[in-house]
Amino acid sequence: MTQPRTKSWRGIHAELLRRINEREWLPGSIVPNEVDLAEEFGCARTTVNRAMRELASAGLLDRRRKAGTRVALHPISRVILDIPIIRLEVEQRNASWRQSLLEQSTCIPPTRITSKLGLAQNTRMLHVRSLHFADSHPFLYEDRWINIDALPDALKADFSTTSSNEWLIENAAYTNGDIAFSATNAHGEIAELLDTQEGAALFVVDRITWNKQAPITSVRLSYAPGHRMNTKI
Amino acid sequence: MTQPRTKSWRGIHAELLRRINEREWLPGSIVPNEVDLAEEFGCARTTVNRAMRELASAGLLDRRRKAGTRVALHPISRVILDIPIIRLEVEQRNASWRQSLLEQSTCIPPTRITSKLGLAQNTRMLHVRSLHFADSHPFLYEDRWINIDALPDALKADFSTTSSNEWLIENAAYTNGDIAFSATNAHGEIAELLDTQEGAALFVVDRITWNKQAPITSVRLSYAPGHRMNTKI
DNA sequence: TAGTGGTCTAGACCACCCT
DNA sequence: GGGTGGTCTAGACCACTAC
Repeated sequence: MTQPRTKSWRGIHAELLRRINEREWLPGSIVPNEVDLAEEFGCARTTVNRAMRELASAGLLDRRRKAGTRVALHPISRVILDIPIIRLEVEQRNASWRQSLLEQSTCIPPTRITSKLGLAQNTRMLHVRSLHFADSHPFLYEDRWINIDALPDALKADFSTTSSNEWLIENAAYTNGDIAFSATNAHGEIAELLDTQEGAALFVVDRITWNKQAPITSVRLSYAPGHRMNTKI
Repeated sequence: MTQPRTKSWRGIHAELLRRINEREWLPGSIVPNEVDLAEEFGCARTTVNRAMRELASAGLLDRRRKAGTRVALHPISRVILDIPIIRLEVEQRNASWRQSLLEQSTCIPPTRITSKLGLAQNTRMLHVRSLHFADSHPFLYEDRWINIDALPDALKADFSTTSSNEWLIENAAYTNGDIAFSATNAHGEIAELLDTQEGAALFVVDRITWNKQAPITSVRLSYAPGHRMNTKI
């Protein structure tokens, strides 16, 4: 058992976490202020501040100037998901990654795409569809629209060698985005591509990214049946 | 547009972020060390450190002692999901929450449960099943197993008034856990409870929590069809 | 072994906002 | 108004690790 020394911010963090977990400090109750805790632990206020700031950003403490610090009433579990490049995701499963490019063309997308991105309905976009494999099994189906105005270089890219997923991460900066996770039934072409039966439940990730105000791309990833996205709390 | 002053850590954070986003600092390249940046910005090294630490924890920088700081090659998108209490999740959708308790009994769980929790196969556990409603529509089906040895008080709780979800958050500390998201087809009782047809795709969350080494609970939440879990990047 | 980030200190001023 | 957290400073020592 590695025991952080009490005077380090990690040690103080651990001690405060213990008091919260073991209900020594009750949910909703106010906790001593930084100055008092610094005195108790015999360290500088900055050090206590660091420990408490981490706990607050983890959702375990509510801090407000003047009002002081309280133990959060509803300690939200804050889950951190690391979303890697698809190729790495496959390789982390000790499988070899391969991609089959199904389409790379310029056309006008359905209005649900343009409206979500805030583009005019008749905007031409780059449509890229591909199937990713783990070893020889279909892993996921990627259906992507790229905003040509923001990324004219995308027209010159060859997504059969580098996946569009990887190309974008390397060539397109983004400042913010939305992600949604959901489930859907496999139908028609998608069921066929993923080599599964009609109606199978698929785990789906929808992602839209912007660079400041400019929309970059909208993508839907449909994973083969049985896929699980795991993480730790 | 609020412009953080350059000398604050937020200002420096924003400026460094800009240099990364606009490819002024290329992926994989080394960036100036803290002392030099502090001089450039005319501030203390601590302030630069704060800014760079945030960028590193967001996955945009790789920092190593002696080796220096580099722009991350694969800026992993780190998604933060806040998982609230089910009641709050429903209320955030401007719906009224209601729960129907289907089962609250002590019995021996399937081995897939005990083995995941690391308990003996014949361990008796508390089985709680309930259906959560948003307004009058089924919202999700909760199937939970609680470790009685770790939480004897759970036997005395009445989960028809307070949901087991909420009771646990208020009464059971946990130090770590696993979460998995996946998709599955609705079958039999679950389809019926969620008022959907056989085979509908359901978004599923599996969660297991421990307090140190002691398993606390294992739960599966099956959301009604169409559910989306959204977040920002 | 030397350069870099990691952390701690003691003190200071400020922004916020509860009372 | 005044107490609390938020931040910055200048300096120091330490831990890690590439060289």
